[in-house]
Amino acid sequence: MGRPPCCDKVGIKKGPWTPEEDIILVSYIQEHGPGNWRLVPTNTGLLRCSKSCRLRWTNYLRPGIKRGNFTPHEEGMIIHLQALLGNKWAAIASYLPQRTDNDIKNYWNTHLKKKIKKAQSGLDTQLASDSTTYRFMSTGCNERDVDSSTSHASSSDLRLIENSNSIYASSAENISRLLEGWMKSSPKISPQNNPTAECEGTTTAESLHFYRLRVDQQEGSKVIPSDEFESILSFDQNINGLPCDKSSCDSSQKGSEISGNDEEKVNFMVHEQKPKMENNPPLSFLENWLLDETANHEVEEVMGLPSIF
DNA sequence: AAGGACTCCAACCGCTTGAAT
DNA sequence: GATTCAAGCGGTTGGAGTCCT
Repeated sequence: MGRPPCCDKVGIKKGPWTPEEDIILVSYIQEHGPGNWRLVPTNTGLLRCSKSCRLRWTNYLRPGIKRGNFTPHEEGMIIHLQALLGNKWAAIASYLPQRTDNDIKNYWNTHLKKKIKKAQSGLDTQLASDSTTYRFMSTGCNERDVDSSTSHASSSDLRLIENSNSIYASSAENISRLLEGWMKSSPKISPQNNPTAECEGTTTAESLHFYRLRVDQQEGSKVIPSDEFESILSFDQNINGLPCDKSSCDSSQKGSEISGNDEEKVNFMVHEQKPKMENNPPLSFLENWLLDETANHEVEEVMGLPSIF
């Protein structure tokens, strides 16, 4: 037999969390640390399943979470990363440590997707004459939320929507603040809280650079088939030392999954670039790229955002 | 002022992966 | 090796708040 169930489903409470429940959960985690969620409902008396407790913690109560409006910089990074990684919200969130994947996903679905769609409508003509500027918009990750082609938008179209925080959000924020002292004394730093640590000496963007070069070679916006992009990402995971299936991380195998010229390029990446990657500077290539003035200007241009660098 | 439409986001659902037994 | 479940993830939903007519 396998493990015992985390909790019986009978009598499990659903719906919004109350401040009292939050305090109970936070107090428990403050004492025992996050993890072993199976024991949380039992030990706290909360009528929530372990999954609900974990989600509440990771998406709302965890210290260091920034709430409220996204800055233009964050917005630009999300657009960049979404274009590169697709709807890999957890991966995107790892580059925005103060934001949760849920937040980013919601922000994308409620703000950015619409903005891009709006920006794109009626302006496709202009795009046709300028294919490289918008290459970052053209990825091939599964279904795209927005069309790969887009163009300039007026700043009025793209003005940030001002949102006010709810009273309860503020109280939850206060709960989080209570934990700041505990956070500082805790030796554990998760990748979520410290993505740079995970990226140190690694090169997510060696493949991204490859991707950019590749798109540059296209005459217009090019949609890369999802399997190909996945291959690149898997390869990238391998070089990053991230957990991944050994066989799927085999460089040669990855290369062989892509045919023709693509295979050649991936082989180039695998065999020619890898030794170089192992001696990378601490700041990852991706971070450099994300902070790259030129690249970010592209985002700003499309989104009508003010210059942030 | 009313109520219908729209927006936003916390929370849930369902799937996949990997660990525990 | 098979089974079971925890953890993690992306997609979706429900409902409270806001906007519009």
